[in-house]
Amino acid sequence: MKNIGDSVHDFFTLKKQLCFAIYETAGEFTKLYTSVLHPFGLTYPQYLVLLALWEQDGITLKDLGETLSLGTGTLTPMITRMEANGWLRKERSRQDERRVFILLEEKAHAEKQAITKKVGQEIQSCHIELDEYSQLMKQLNQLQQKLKQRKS
Amino acid sequence: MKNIGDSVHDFFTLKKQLCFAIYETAGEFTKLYTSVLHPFGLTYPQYLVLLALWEQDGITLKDLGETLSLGTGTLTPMITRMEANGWLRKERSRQDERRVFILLEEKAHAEKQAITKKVGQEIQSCHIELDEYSQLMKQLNQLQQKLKQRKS
DNA sequence: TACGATTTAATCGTACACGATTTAAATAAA
DNA sequence: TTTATTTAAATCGTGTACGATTAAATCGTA
Repeated sequence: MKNIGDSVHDFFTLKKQLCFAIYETAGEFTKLYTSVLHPFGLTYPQYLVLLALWEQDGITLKDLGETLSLGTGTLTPMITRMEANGWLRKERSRQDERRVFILLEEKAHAEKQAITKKVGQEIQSCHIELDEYSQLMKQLNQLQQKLKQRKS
Repeated sequence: MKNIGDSVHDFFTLKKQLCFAIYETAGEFTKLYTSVLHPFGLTYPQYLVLLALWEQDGITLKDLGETLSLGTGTLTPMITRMEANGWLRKERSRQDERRVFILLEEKAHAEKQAITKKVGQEIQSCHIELDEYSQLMKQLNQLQQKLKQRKS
């Protein structure tokens, strides 16, 4: 009785599933961020793109995809929408025509402060303790490692 | 310096965002479950529906939605697909014609053991400790409470 | 140099996910 | 009883998300 899933009796209950707890929490975050970001004309995944680019402007679509764990099937249309909304632009590399650099537009720099401030306020309003926060981060990262390593 | 978001310096970094850690972990779970469930002709959200119905067969679409935190915009087409694949059927209430009961078909009962066994095996292959598991569950539930209560 | 393999994006098809609107049924109020 | 409100599903539009395929550019090696 040391491992998860050994006692099949009541393990397969929605409430006891870690996968569901994560699924639901992700949904809650999406809702919270959506409410904050909507006034800026941003979706939650688009905000993650901005976070990545504020750190590393001008990276390639491929690298952005690796940073966010997203494929081109998701990113290409998303970047197209963000380009249409003036957040960024695409620029094909001259050295290697296969690559596309993603570059932030002025709007993304100009709105950064306002956006992060609002997000920060909203997160603070949840009263999450610093301990709780970093503990969870640590555990989630550990769990991710295990989920990824499974392939072996 | 007690609260999250106070030090804006490097807090708005993808790697330090709890929301992103959850987002990514949810994605990893989705991939893992997808690989297990694909042979059964199930998606991960459809598996969650089965988990809910194995516990409470015959509940209404509304109650199922509340259990899974999903609206009819998501559930109606999903249930339609699962009905087409023989997992369940819909039955409109005679007492209250607005309500629709969701009832499992034989296939869902027959395959339950095989599905849960496979899922259990796959989760075990990740070597998640029981402590780790329940700790995370507890913390995620706490966090969810805080995210939901925020509305005030 | 030529040509097969690899890399990078774009495209396509399917399936969530959500807010908003619509429709029909049931209930409450006037 | 008639009307207004509420409730439950279905529908619609937009936006992820992913695997598979396609197309073009580059690279490796003979």
